[in-house]
Amino acid sequence: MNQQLQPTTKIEYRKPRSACEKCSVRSLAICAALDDDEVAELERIMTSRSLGPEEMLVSEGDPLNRVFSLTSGMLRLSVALPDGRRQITGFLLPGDYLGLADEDTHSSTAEAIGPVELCSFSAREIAMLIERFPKLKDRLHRFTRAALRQARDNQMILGRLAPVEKLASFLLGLSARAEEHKLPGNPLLLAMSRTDIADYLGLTIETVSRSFTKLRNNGLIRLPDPHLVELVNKSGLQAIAGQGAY
Amino acid sequence: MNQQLQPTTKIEYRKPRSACEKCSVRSLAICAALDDDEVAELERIMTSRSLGPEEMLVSEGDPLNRVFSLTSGMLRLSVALPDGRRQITGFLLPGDYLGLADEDTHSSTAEAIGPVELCSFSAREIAMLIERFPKLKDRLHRFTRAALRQARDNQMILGRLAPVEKLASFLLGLSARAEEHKLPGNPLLLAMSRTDIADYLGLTIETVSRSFTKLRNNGLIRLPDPHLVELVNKSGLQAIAGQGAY
DNA sequence: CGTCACATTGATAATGATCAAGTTGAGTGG
DNA sequence: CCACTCAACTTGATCATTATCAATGTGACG
Repeated sequence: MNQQLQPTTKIEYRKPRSACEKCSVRSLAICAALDDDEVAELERIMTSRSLGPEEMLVSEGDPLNRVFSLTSGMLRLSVALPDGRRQITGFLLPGDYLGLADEDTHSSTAEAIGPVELCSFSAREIAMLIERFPKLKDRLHRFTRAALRQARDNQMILGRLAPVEKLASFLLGLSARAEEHKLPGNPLLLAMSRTDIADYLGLTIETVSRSFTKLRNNGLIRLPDPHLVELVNKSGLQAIAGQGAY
Repeated sequence: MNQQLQPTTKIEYRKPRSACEKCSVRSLAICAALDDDEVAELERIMTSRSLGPEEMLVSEGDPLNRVFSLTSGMLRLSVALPDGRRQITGFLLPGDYLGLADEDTHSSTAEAIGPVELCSFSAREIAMLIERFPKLKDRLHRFTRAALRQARDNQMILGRLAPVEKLASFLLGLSARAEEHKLPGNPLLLAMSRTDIADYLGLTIETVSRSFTKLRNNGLIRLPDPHLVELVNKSGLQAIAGQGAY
């Protein structure tokens, strides 16, 4: 009965041939388009990289030499005006890809929020691999379409929602996305600062803070500490965010 | 010397085999990916369609049965909240494609601004053609990436610019895009209403109107009539829009 | 010429930004 | 272990900006 006594030719506890096979975002990231044999090809051109908190990965306007797939932690994408005003255009979660929008230069700055692990690829080499594996190309384009839909949702949030509505929408969106990425979505951990949230929602930190307080006072969320939000009343939040109740 | 006397077997004034070949956006639209023989395939599955002013083409949430390529006129893309607030996420010009972001439903409402001519395709049929012609797929994805970059620029505009800055940015952007699409970019014809501009920039019509007045009083634009703008001082506009002078 | 929609302009009000304290908690050194 | 410091967040008071409300223009069309 003991399986370990069976012939060794039979694969029982197959050892992963690669780090990719046991990667926590194997089923989420672009590599999910490839089977284990094919992913070995991807791994040959991949290098791992770590970033410390607040470390910059790429800067707006940099030539598109490398692209990245996030495996752990969170990145913020932002663009800045000459006078220092900043707009955060998105937060990347594990499994997300950096470089979707770009043609030959990076269109946003990418910085780590907390410690980050990622896979790094030469843009040239991955372009070649994309041509070899149409499934990979299709997956990247699916990612790009999703990013476009998200960016358009953000336009509504930025242009037409009041501060509390913006915040409710942000919390619901991040929670949903966290769950899609196999991270806890309800007590929701906010890795980013109030300043980041403000620059994402087009507000000041004070207004963000006051909006948190309003949501808490209305019993919609709990805030055990500033970086942990419990979404107590999701449908109430959705109503405020302008999603539900059509 | 008279060319008309030459043998008729020789092609001189080659008659276009298709309407596509003489189309004014032949070199701009998705069909630019295909040569004249290949575009005939596209034409076989294409139907023409006209829209009158303010006519709705698709509504948010509609199943993605058909996709479109704009040949003449302008479309606005918008999303709406239950209470009627509206955000315009983009304006489509001749050569632009409708359906880039969408997976199985339309994510925005599309309406004609003035008279519109477009090519209409079954989403299923064009998907098949896209698989047959990789060049076509690549072009669509290039379009999608460009739309993503534009949507992210819009996030900065909506989140961080003051009203005059928004308007300056809008005018410069539309002018540049008009020129890319072989339309006059400097006296610039604004097909859309002040309401549309307001819903694009996240403002009210009054604020849009006052911002026009400010730009005019500063000598940056002339406004022979409300729908015709002359960009008198482009670099001045760029400075206001937060683009130039880094 | 009258009507109507759209745009502009003006007056007022509300919202969110700015300015200014406090509060909290993590990290440091006495 | 307990002040001290510092950064991040919250809260409060005031101010500026933009939305709202209200006329007033203006041009297209009947």
